[in-house]
Amino acid sequence: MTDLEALAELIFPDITDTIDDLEKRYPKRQLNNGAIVARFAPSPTGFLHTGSLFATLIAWRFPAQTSGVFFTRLEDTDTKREIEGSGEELLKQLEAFGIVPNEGYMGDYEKGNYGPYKQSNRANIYKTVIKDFIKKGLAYPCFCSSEEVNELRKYQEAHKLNPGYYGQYAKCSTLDPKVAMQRIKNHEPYVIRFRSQGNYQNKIKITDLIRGNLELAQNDQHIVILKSDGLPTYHFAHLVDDHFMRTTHVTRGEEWLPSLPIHYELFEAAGWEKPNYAHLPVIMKLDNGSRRKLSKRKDPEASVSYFLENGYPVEGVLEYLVTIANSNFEEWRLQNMNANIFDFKLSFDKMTLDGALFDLAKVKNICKERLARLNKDEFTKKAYEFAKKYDNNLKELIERDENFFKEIINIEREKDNPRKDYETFKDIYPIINFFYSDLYEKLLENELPFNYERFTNQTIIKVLEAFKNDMGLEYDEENWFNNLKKVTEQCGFCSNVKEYKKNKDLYPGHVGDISEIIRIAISTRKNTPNLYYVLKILGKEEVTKRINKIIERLS
RNA sequence: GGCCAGCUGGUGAAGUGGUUAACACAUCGCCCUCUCAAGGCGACAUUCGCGGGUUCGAACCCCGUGCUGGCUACCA
Repeated sequence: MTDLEALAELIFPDITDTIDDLEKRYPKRQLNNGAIVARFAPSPTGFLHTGSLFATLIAWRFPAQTSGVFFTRLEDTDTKREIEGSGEELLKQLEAFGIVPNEGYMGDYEKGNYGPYKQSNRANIYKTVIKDFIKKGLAYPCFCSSEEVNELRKYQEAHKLNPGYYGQYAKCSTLDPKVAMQRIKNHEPYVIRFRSQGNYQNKIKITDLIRGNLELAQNDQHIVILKSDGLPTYHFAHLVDDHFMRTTHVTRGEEWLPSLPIHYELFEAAGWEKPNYAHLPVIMKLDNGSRRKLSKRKDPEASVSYFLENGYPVEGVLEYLVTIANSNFEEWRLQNMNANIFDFKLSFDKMTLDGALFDLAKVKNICKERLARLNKDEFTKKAYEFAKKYDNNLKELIERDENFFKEIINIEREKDNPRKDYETFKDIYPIINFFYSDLYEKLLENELPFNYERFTNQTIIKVLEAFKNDMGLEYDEENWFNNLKKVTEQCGFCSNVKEYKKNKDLYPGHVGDISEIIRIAISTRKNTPNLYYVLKILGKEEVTKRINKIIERLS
């Protein structure tokens, strides 16, 4: 046994697997040519960030477009920052957006043959690879304390040297394995470092699917690959996991771009094929004139729960994210207003390079458009889903009489240019509440917005009486309006607005004023959807009741 | 400080040597209209971070420079 082998045995006496064993246990995936295997690999450090949702969307769609595999992996190697239960929460929120992994960490269980999918349960796999690395001299134990490393950094900074543990400063890299073994036997604490062969002066060519070809300095850092707590660092976990989980495309935030040379060297040292890399732009926010990352602490819209709680339709949010991902999407949408968003094929080369500023106004606009294009059944179903969780008033309304609800929200829906009343499901209740008699009664407690400056109570009563006696609800919309014009004239008002504007003195008001009086009487509001449909839905009897009530109140 | 990336209107952006610098959101007008929501029409970058250069011609090519963001951990 060589010294290095002895060292490896001393450090990992319990590891009996070899790399070959792992290769067999996690064989290459049998997939079609061009199938993409990508993953979402969150750290359980809090609720889902809007930027993570963006990254997930991309990691999810590419496999979906190529009959590949989208899996989740929980990167819980930083035990200090971990927030209990957030892993499960992350998966739930993803599901709320319709994103369900094909395999991987699913919250309370795992699915698939390439697990475990929780890094804390993969310690032995990492150790197997590290044991091999040590035997080959690619990794070594380092006994330097964090104080020593800090001192080194200070010294390097003072002397304008590149900081870090590398080259001549990598003290433990030249330690005789025999000495190392002795120190381990003496229970000295240590970490495992990677022995870099790189030279910072050399450039390596790397390829990013989004950014194209780049040149970066070779890595020369002897990075820590196994922390003193026995868990790997990100870099090493990435190497091992994405190799043995057979990831073909690593999609991640652009903050990883600078460490790409480390990953390249790691893959080359292991002798494994590198995955493709796509470094995604980060979603930004304008703050006092400067850009910064969307921050969960400062920006409510940085947490996807914000959208869920406020009733944004998930397809609207997703669609917005697609517009930032591929700007040619908007053009496509214009041609395909009613198509499913995922009929659009995302591509890496159309992806934006700089971090987009998050534009809530645009999100709202898209949501409004999407909500308008849902048919009444879909709309009701989704509204109810939302209401059950976040809007009791709305929930009660839908449960009370689903068909009545559908009738209301179906006003001028299901046509080429549907009404766009709602940006979010939260908007529904305050817009439609007056349709319900008991809620209408409640609204009556407020002052009614009649135009008392122009019309006396007597005039309003006269108009309401006239309308009550001849509503014209038996006609279609056009003839109903003609009938209303007739009533208008009976009241001495002008049935033509233009005409009225020319001779204001001849009439007390015009047909629009009549409409407003009726509208306020039956809804307590100045603005409602098309009056004809509102009247039709309420029905003659209810309208009569409401009008009588108002007449009584004004008398 | 060093390294990397990015910089086209308020926002997302198209654009790769010759365009009136697309389109969408927002904003502001006007029109339509029984209100609202829409819809229609129009305005909104004399100019592509800035300065030079190459060229008959530059947002696009070259050289400088500035700004913004990221990285520079036993965090991911």
